[in-house]
Amino acid sequence: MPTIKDVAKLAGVSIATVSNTLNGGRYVSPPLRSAVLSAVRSLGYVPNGVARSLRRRHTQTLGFLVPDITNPFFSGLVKAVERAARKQGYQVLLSSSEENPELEFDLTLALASRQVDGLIAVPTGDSTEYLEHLGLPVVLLDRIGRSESLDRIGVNNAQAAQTGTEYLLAQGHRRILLLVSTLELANIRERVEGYRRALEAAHLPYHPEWVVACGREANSVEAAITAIQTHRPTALFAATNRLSLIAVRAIRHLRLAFPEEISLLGFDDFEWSTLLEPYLTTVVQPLEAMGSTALELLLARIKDNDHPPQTLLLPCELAVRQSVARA
Amino acid sequence: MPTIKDVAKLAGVSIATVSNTLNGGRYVSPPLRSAVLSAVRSLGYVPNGVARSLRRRHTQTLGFLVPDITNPFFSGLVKAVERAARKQGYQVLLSSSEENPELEFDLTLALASRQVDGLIAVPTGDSTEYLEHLGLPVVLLDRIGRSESLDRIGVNNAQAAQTGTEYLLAQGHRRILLLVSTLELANIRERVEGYRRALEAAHLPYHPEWVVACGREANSVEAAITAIQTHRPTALFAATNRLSLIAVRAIRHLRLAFPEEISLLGFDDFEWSTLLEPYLTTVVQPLEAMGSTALELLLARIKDNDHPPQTLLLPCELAVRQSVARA
DNA sequence: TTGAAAGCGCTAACAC
DNA sequence: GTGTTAGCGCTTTCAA
Repeated sequence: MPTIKDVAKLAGVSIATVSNTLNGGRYVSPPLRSAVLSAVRSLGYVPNGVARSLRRRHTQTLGFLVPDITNPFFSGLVKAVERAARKQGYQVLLSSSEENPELEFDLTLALASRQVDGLIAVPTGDSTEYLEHLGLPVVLLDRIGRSESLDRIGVNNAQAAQTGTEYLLAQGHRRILLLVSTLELANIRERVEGYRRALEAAHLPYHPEWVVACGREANSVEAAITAIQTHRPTALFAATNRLSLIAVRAIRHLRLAFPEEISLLGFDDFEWSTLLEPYLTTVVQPLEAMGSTALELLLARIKDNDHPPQTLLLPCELAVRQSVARA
Repeated sequence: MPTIKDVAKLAGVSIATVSNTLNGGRYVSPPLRSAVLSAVRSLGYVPNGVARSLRRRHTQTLGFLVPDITNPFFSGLVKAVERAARKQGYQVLLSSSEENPELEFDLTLALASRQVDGLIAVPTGDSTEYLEHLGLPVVLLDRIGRSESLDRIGVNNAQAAQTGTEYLLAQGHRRILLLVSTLELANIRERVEGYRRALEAAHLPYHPEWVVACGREANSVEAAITAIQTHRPTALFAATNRLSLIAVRAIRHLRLAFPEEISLLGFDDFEWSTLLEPYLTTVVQPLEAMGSTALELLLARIKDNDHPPQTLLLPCELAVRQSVARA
């Protein structure tokens, strides 16, 4: 690979002139300018970004840590963040922790060592202390835990789940099962809380057994099946996109008429859900806004670290389609 | 952020000793060793990977260029490549070109400038000349075009499509529409060729009009609808996962009994397809093997660039499920 | 067994 | 306007 020296030699100028024509640092006269440019072209010179970063002391790179790149919710977030970052002249370095806290920790260190200028993180769990002492601008996205010292941007989970539940209630449903992955995630606990609040507002009892933990694996459909058989709900509220999948499998396994005998409300929207018929009615999270807002907060923090951390909760919307029938 | 100098000063040793205890370069006596380690801990020192890379002249980083991170086929590939890379001590720098050739080019340059040690690329199209002159080890994955000078690992598309078509034929179908995105992709053309060969082997005529180009956008369902109305097929063969989506929408739009009146065979397997009932019968590509083989070829090329480029074509399998009925 | 110092490729301060 | 040079943080050679 040619270096800036090779270009300078070929163009018959100093390396400073090469650097300046390439970076627009200071005025370079047209003749030298074009000499440099043609030398660059004929050598196929690409500036060494590693050396540049070392010298400039920043990398124009942001780290983005997600739990699972394969989940359409996160890949949608990735797209949103990348687009926003590109617009601001930043690249993003993506790391997928595969929901593994140790791997997450290692990846974070790797990102720090690569000198990313900042980090957007969707942690595997709510334990984010180590992120607070990273000595790096960090914003928490989606799974914002309870850290008060980091910028966070999330969604109003309780509100969203309450709205969803109220919709189900308005359709006449009284026996509503809430399918959750694990109560270990604050996001999920808040969704439970929203569900509870809707019930309470309607003067209906809250049955803890109606909140069924299905685990974090995509293929654990047994818990859902058992719960449906036991509690005979008329509607299912899946608190996560993966859980919509599980719900559908359970409904089919039990050969229930869908949505006539049992309704389904999902959380998180995703393109491939249109394979499902009836089309899934769902609480949709504002992916694009989440990504771009996270980026904004991070850039602001990079520019100036001396302002208090903010927490932004974005609202979700309900997309009414076909999977919820009147009870 | 503390540097190696800070650590050396605090530990009362030279920076060489810090480097050597951290990297195991040469023997360091236990007392100095532990002095260094405790200094590292108390400062929260993380080595500057940028400086390290500049000095070592490699980054232990591989670039991976995909057309769309949001497509489960590619995100599956990403997971496979990342896992394989991690096992070999490499990190991967992911770039998503959003099927945009100019963006692809820019991203590739950015990757080169970041001094990745090698690049795995799934290009947006079949024009890969610029990748050949990048001065960087490159392996082409999935969309391998016709470059003879690069290592390539793909799938036997013609064979796979032929097997799929033969299966449809064996189920008694005679009017089979092949849904494709665009004939611009060699992969797709090969799938068409496999379809043609199966027809030919069965002494059946090949109707070019039965190959319907739906475009690369996910929501262009009109072409499929029109083709179904015009040609009255008993089976659809979707040459791509997105096209399965389109096929399903078209089938529903026309209110055809599925799979009784019209069967569907997909290409590419993906978790979320289980939302579809009947379960999708599909040609499945060996994601894991594709990813790990690509990595192997790339590592071999990085280690020694003096061997002729290889092309590996992996076989696909047919997963028979429920979406194909007997005609 | 350890330290001093050169140098990776670049940018920016300084000199002319 | 342009060239020379110090130095970013690290690894590694050379000296001791």
